[in-house]
Amino acid sequence: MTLKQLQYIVTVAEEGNITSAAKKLFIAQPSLTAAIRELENEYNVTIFSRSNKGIKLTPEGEEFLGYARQVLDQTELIEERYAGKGSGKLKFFVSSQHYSFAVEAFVELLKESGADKYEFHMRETQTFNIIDDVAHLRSEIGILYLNKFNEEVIRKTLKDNNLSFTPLFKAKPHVFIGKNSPLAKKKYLTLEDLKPYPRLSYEQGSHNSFYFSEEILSTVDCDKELVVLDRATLFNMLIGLNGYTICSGVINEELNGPNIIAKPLKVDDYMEIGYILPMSIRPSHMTLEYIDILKSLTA
Amino acid sequence: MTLKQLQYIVTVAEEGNITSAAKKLFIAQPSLTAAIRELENEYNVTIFSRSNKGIKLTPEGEEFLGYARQVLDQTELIEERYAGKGSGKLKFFVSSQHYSFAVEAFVELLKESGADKYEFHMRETQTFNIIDDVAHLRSEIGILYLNKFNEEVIRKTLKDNNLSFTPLFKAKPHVFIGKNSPLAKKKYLTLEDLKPYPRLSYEQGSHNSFYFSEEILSTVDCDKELVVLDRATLFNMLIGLNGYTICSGVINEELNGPNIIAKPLKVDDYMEIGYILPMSIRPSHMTLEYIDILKSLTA
DNA sequence: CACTTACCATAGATTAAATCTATAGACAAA
DNA sequence: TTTGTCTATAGATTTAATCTATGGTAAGTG
Repeated sequence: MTLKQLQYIVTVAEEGNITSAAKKLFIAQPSLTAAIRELENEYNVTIFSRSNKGIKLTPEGEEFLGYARQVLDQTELIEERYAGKGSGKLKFFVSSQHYSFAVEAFVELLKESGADKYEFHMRETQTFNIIDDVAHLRSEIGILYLNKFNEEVIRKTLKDNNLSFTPLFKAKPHVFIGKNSPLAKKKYLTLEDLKPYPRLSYEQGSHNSFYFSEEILSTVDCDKELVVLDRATLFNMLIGLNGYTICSGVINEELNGPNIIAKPLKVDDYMEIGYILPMSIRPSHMTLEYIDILKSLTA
Repeated sequence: MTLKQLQYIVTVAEEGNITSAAKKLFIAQPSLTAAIRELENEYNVTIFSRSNKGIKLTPEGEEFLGYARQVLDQTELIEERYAGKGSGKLKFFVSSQHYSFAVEAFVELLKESGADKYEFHMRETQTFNIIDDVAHLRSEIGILYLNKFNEEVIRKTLKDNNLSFTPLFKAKPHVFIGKNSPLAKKKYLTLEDLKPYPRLSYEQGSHNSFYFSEEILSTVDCDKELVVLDRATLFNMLIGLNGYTICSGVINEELNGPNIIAKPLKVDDYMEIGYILPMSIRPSHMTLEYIDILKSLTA
């Protein structure tokens, strides 16, 4: 098996016939025929059924192709990172839960290091994808939280995937409410206090949906539940309906404007926010710099 | 970049010097030197620092090697599956939460298809790993549940990873208690009923730890909590301490003996148990057969 | 029904690449 | 200084990849 052979079968499958695939690959048709045949013989599989009208993937071939694509996906990471395909940019990927400090650190990093030389990706996503991205080196660093309920599970998962977790800071859950809410006078809030009011959460397109549903306490029952699509709408409803939303309390308050206030929530829970790194590779210079900025922002 | 080159650098890194790596790889030392150099030139990286006393990985090289290993891990799946390395066995992998019906179906499949020809792996693990295993084709099928709290998150994750979910059946949560427990007279139980009694959960080695912590309701507070290592111990404690344990109610009651009984738990929750498959590949014959057995067992 | 067209397969030549042997060079230890 | 242990280089050799040319098959066409 060679990478070429894998690329070849993927192209052939896409094109539906060997002749045009050969053109696309800038090789002669017999070469392609031979390459495929060799692969099929090596593993004793029939990937394509040939006819004079073209080729067709066999069921076995479909399966094989799945594996082939997995390999090629992984090689693309090397190509992208080291061959600098796509305008020679160096790339930097972060996967994170939705924390404004992570975004701020990102912006800071961008400023520090000659913007147009790099391609930055900030992936705000959920825990699973963060771990997956970092484990498979699609992102070089991930940011997530542990609390007493998820800690064991997450730590084991990290260990299984050969990832390290380094804590940055601990946060207590906060509640965002409108400044005129009846709850605004209280110093802190309990779950009991919140019961009469509607709970708000939001989805923002397909990207950071479930941001709140990954938050702690999301499984606690609640009588009035509102899900909105737009962040601004959410804040309007916080004010208009005396609603509330629970979050980590690490979201930059400036972003929310003067009408929204945060109150600590009195629950027996904490969030330990930190970053994860793959133990199999050394963090890049960029990554180390990003960690420095994270630390300075969260100190 | 070729797969050979990647294998070479991994071996060289392991051996610490090119000469002995070449021996291990059954090639001449200059060939290996040339192959590495070519790779380094292609991506303009310095993977090893050479000296007359051997080689040493550079920081850059460590990083590169991480990517290389990811590619090779993926190719190994092809080798294992198609080249039948390791005694020519066909392999079949299932990743599942801890459900006895999944194990039973597994055993059934084994019986049906000439036992000594296959190598079966039953990976009882947690949701993340199930999804990850199937997404990266380490397992051809995964079994997990959805409930109203995890459904959105899981479905989105499945979609992101190009996996399909097919429901098998719905289950209500059950409580396992000793047959002499004061709760044994009741037809069904509420969370309120359970409050005075100790909650039990177990870890079984490193394998299906967190099985219960992935169960629904695991985050509901509880005053008396016991974690044991052994399943038999858990059942002893269920009886001796009038403890309880919450589970999906799909665990085969026969396994538990006559002293343990299951009672439905009255909560507004359900579990939809089903299987996940990668959409990128066609399920193998074995997989389809396994699904058939699953269906017949859970009908 | 010939004739063309659009495929894939095969054969043998050709080119490119991988690998080999032999040897040089650098450095540390004896 | 000599020996042993590395990696690097040069040039020959083998292996593998790719090429051109051609054959065969089935479907479409006048």
